[in-house]
Amino acid sequence: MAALPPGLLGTLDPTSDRAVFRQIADQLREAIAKGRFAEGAKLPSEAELTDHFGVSRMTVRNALSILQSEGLASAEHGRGVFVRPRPPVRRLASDRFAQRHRDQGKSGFTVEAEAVGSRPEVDSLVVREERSTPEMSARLGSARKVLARRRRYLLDGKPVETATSYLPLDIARGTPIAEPNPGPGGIYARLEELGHRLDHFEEEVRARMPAPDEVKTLRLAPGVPVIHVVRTAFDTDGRAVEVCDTVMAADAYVLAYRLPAT
Amino acid sequence: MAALPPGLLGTLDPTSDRAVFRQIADQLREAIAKGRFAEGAKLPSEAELTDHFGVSRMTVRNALSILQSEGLASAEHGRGVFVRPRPPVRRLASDRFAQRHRDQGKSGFTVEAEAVGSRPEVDSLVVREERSTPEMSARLGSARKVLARRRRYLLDGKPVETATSYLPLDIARGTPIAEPNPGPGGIYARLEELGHRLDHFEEEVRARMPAPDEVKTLRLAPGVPVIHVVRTAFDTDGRAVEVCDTVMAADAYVLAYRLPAT
DNA sequence: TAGTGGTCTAGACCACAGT
DNA sequence: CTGTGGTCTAGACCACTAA
Repeated sequence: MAALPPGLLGTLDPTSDRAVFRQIADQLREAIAKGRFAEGAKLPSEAELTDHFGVSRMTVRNALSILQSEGLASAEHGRGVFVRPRPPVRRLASDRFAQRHRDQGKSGFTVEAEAVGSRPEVDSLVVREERSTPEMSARLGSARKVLARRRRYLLDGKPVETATSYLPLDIARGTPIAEPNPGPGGIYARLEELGHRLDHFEEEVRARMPAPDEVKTLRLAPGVPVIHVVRTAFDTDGRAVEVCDTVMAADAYVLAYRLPAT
Repeated sequence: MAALPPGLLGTLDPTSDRAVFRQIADQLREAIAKGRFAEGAKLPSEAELTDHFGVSRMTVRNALSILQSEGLASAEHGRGVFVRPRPPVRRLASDRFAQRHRDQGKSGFTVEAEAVGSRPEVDSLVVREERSTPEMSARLGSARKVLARRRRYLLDGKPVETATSYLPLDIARGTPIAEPNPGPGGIYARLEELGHRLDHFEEEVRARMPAPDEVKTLRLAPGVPVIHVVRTAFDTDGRAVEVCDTVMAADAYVLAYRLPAT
């Protein structure tokens, strides 16, 4: 095993109160920030680091796990630990639910993905009737049962978002909305055809660390949070006609909003 | 040391492929989800878990560190590991920059905090002129130098948000905006008095894990992401008159937005 | 096959909280 | 003082990757 190039990383300060593994993490973080390790580049192996700093392997692993929890690096079994590249982000514009986007034949996700040269996919499509939760009843105005449409969105094979739409049965049952493929323009186009003119949407945005099943479904690297968006669609009568619960890989999204000043 | 109450946690499956520390984490996570450990309750100590599962201490610590990285638990040195309580969240309404909020004497943060019975504080107020970054120049329409106003917001002593406003010098220099206290209604009220009628705001929302300095400034527990919001204020001439860069503790915020359907 | 990270053990000493 | 978590060592064996 070759030694580390001199000057790539510094040395420890034995007089410091700061724990050794934190000092090592600091050095690696700084080296990444300074560009000494490019995006996607391999960091020194655990063996090289134990050698360089003269510490035990657990100490080095502790340091590396810090970088991973910060989202700066990710380990690949048998290959090494790499500086995590920032994936292309999907920008959700503030006019993403404007009428004109519904008039096209394809769904917003598909149109948008193809516009930036990505290959869009939708899978895990489940459509079924479910009992409503108290929270959903509150948002939809108390319906006992709801139609749930679950799906997962992928860009170039990478999962980026899961979404579940909930609709009151008195609106959706027996309509194309209850079909796996609701047709051109998606369920919002169908809602309008059914006489529910859409007026506006309300979104609630949160961020948190993913649950284990979300890590799996979205294939999230360590240190990547999720953005949790709950969107309610209102028709021109002021009725909530759909609630969409969305979980997005935070490293793949930027949400844009426009706020009135008056 | 007393043994764990029987039935509180299950046993390991030695035939499982799943790593032991993950199985232990799973059991604790499930017990928390089922309410066997309430919010704020103390989890079994490392020694008790070591004993119960018959594994080494590092294995138990590994399991506990998973729960912490998920934001489910937090360790307190010398006391134990506790189920993390969810702090009260601050909800940012979609009309938070409406005219009527500026007409009041106090800042939005103060008014809102007092409305829900919390004690608001603002500290680390720094106001100074800085060189503009390329990104800021792009957003503000290329100004070489900008006025930067940095501050940190606290609720009941807990830091929840840091914010930095950037304004072009030709607008802000020599005005109350360059003073530590810009007066009633904040800098938006002053901008309007200076002839910059506000038209709308654009926000970009991201989520990520905090950098070490953000962990410190916001006193973030492990497993808590930050919400990063960059807001640009536009006047009725279409000019960007302010950019506000905000970092929020994600466990303390829900952002609400209203989107047009037309 | 050699190099990598993943898991696990069985200790040690330290710092902090509460009695 | 006891019990707690924080740090660190020096090993071991395993699973995965790539040559």
